[in-house]
Amino acid sequence: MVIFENMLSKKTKYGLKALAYLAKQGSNHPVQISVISESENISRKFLESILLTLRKNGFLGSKKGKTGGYYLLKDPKDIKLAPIMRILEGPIAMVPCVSLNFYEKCDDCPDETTCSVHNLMLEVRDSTLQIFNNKSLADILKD
Amino acid sequence: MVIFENMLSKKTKYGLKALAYLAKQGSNHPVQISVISESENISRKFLESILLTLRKNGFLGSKKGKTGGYYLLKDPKDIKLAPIMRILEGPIAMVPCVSLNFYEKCDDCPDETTCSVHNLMLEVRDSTLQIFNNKSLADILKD
DNA sequence: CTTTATTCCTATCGGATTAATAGGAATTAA
DNA sequence: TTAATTCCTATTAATCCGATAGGAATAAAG
Repeated sequence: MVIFENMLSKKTKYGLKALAYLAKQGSNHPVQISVISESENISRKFLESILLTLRKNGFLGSKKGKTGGYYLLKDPKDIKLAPIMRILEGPIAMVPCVSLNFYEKCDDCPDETTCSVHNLMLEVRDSTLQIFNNKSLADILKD
Repeated sequence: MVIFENMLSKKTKYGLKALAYLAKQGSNHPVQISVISESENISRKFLESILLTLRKNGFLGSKKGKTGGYYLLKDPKDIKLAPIMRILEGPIAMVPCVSLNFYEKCDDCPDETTCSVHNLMLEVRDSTLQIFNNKSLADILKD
């Protein structure tokens, strides 16, 4: 039996690790996918698709061809985690009806204001969001 | 494209709603599955399996046969949410390496203490857990 | 003692998602 | 011209979710 079904996806985990790796470099010199993938033990091809996503969403720049690679576009302290999480993992809320950016009404629930689950998950979303909104890439680096 | 992949499962959502329904009754008189499923707009068969799980894990009592049903075993204010979440949803942590009850080492990560993701998810787990540990079934009821 | 209504249990299923893999096109430096 | 890289699209195996099916066991009511 696999226990962790609804965990953080590997996509997000690897994406964060790659961003942290780049942030540690301290320069905006392009780093090749294979360098990151070997250093962080990530499948090269999988990481490739992740970095592509991050680039398309404005978190990374890239240089093509020989001596190409990826680099951060901003100072790590100016890169907040919340938008990264939304791109890689999707909504931060555990339930669509409490999502700020991806709101959807529940099919089964006639009234959100009296729904126990709704109000509980609202609190959870707030506390999680506070972390992701206030923390930057620079804040999570360790040496 | 379906956005909410890693949301709260319907199992958990329905389970919480059912528990809240029973808590609102205020008595320990057995309530039939079909009564709850109709009131809360939940598939009867699906709810059946959820309530069975909750019973097997000590959160509900049941009465079999005609006039049977399910009932709470404790006062709603003495039923904390954390254990319920663990039974229905699984680990509260988003990553096995920060789970208190379901710990697992990551394959890729050589050192947890220097892992950016690890330390970030530790904070998220703490803030979520604080909510689930401190809130009881009684606390999430609305009228 | 028969009927009826319920919980209990196991098995199965379609669809969706995840984590990856494959193969090559486009681009750039040497 | 060659080599090394990013870019792009498609595919896949495994797994999980949400539900459904069918009947066994149990207990109340007549």
